[in-house]
Amino acid sequence: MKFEAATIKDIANALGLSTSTVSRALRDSHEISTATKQLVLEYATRINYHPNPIALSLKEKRSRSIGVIVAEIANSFFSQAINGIESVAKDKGYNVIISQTHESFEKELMTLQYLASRSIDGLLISVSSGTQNLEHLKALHDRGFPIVFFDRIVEDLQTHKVMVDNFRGAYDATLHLVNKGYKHIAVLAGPENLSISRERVAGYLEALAQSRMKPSKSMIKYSQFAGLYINEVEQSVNQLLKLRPKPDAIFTASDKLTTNCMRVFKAKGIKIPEDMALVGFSNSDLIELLHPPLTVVRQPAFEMGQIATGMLLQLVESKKPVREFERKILATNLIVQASS
Amino acid sequence: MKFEAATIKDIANALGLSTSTVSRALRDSHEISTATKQLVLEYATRINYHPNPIALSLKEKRSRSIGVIVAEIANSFFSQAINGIESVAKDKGYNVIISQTHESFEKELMTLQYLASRSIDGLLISVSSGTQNLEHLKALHDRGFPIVFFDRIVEDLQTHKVMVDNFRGAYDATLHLVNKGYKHIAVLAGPENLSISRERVAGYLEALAQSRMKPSKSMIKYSQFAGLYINEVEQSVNQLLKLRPKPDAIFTASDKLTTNCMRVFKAKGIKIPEDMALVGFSNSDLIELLHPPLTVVRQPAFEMGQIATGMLLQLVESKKPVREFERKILATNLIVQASS
DNA sequence: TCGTTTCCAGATAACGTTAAAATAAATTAT
DNA sequence: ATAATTTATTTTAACGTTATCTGGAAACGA
Repeated sequence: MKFEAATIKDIANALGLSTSTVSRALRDSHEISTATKQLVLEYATRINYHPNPIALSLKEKRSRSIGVIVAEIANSFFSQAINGIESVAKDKGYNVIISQTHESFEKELMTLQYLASRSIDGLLISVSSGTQNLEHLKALHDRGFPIVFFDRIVEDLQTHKVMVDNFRGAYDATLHLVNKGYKHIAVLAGPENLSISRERVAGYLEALAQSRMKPSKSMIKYSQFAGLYINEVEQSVNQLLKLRPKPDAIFTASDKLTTNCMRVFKAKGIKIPEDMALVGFSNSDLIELLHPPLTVVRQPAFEMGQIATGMLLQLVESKKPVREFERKILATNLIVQASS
Repeated sequence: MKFEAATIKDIANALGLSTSTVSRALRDSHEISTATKQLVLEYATRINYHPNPIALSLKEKRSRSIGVIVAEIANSFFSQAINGIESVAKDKGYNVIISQTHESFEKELMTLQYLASRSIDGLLISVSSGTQNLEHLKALHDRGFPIVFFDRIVEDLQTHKVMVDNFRGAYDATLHLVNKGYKHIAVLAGPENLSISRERVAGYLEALAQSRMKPSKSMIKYSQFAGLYINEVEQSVNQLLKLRPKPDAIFTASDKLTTNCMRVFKAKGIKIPEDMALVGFSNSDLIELLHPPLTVVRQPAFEMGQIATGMLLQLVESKKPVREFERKILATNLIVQASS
């Protein structure tokens, strides 16, 4: 099933001109007479001519599409970020091609291979929780392929990066718990190989240190899939509950960890904040409707998407290789509600 | 900034063969000797050759991309649907290009124009709440361009459609409220021009009728932007609260209407379900964590995305024009919780 | 031995577009 | 009047790929 659209050739044949004349007339070149231009333009409008973007892509060696790789589209943080990405991209005339990893390194690899085999001009990526080996990204990057990292960045690749101040976000959240009088604060973090997990744990530790509370290793739980699967979270919570002294508050370091932790609490009949306080990273827009309304660290996801896309398009459209890279760090926002 | 990838020509030059020989060797044609094939294949692997998808697109007149137009990516229903779309599309080797309308007809028009100017092979669309005029879609459809509607479908275009049984979903929800003993049940619906709004209101009316409750016109509130903006919802709620008898339950007919209605209730100090019961369409995955846990009509969004994509690719890949169109209706799922 | 088939490979054209080179016609300069 | 210049257009080539057509050599049959 196909449908044929008008081409320059159709116009040329109809008007008895050559294709290049038509092409130049359409682009309003000075070397085409006004009469011819008008003739061509009129006819083009009449038959509803639109240049074939694929032919242009082939000629110009650019597709005007950018790829986006995230863990899950159906995650408030990522969908908000994609919203921002789409807004800037459309503005600049770029298509947005979306892929998900579902936190699997293999899927990330395949997707990257697929996207990068020349149908996109650049890539926005927030790496999967399973990503340890970076060869696939390095190889692309070394060939000069434009890549911008957002949220879950990778330290040993020199390119633009956009993230929040993870350390500070975690620090603020933990300090808030300390100030509320909680004495035994645990943390649920994503996988240790992700820098955002390490930074958030570091912020947590710093807040404890400054408050002269000595952190215990057993109070820190890493989750391989960043909380995507509830049983992973349940396991961590079970381990925490067995500790003595028992934690009286938990700081959850990612969106899914936060909501799945709430689910586990609910299933176990643990009351927030009476039995256990909860503060976590989350970009859900329903936090104030939850029971209890959740104290969260919110990331400016939409803005992150916008900034990352701006940076990527700068790389894509730059004539000469870019050597100076930006590292943009946005502020998180602590929204205090009843859960703490 | 660009980077050069290997082409068939590079291989041909390096091995002293013609491009057509290389092309055929790579596609394992029988008219190329085993020795040559091996030579070519080996070299291609070595220099990491990948066929240029854009050149292929030009030749084959297909881009292996499909467009998706939805109101908002950052909406649980749509992001789940996109998840399903992406899963099937990737499986079949198609890119997914995403655009949002933010419920604006103008944006839908522009986006459609942009996408359809030949860079996509087909379109999945859930029309914006502002869509009344269908000329843009009809024009495309008449030219044979493959379109599949999902969720918010359009009745007077003959093509594949996937939706839920909106009538039944609304009927079930309303009947549930009736059975719980509520006497004055109001409804907040999306814009009247969308068939899903009309169907859901019809289901609501039928449930009332069967229960011998006489429906009142003033209990039915349509919202132009399907609840996207909270002030629209607030206005409707205010009007409902002024009615005598005052409604003791509300059925909300879309995701955003449901959550924004909760927000309005919370702001006004209206307790659910004591002051007012609430049942609504929602695909949020946090409903059981809300206060109170919400009784919802859930749509199989992921599945809808999958089915719609399957149908679209069938249209796209069909050799001959398709004349028989499917109309797939999925069941909704009423999840009863404390809000009713 | 000659003609036919089979095997393998190269040449050409095409998808839709545009940049660069070539040409033709008209105008200007000498 | 002729050369030089300008103007307006066409021709060619190219982006990367593949389908179709063409051709040469070896193998086979009569």
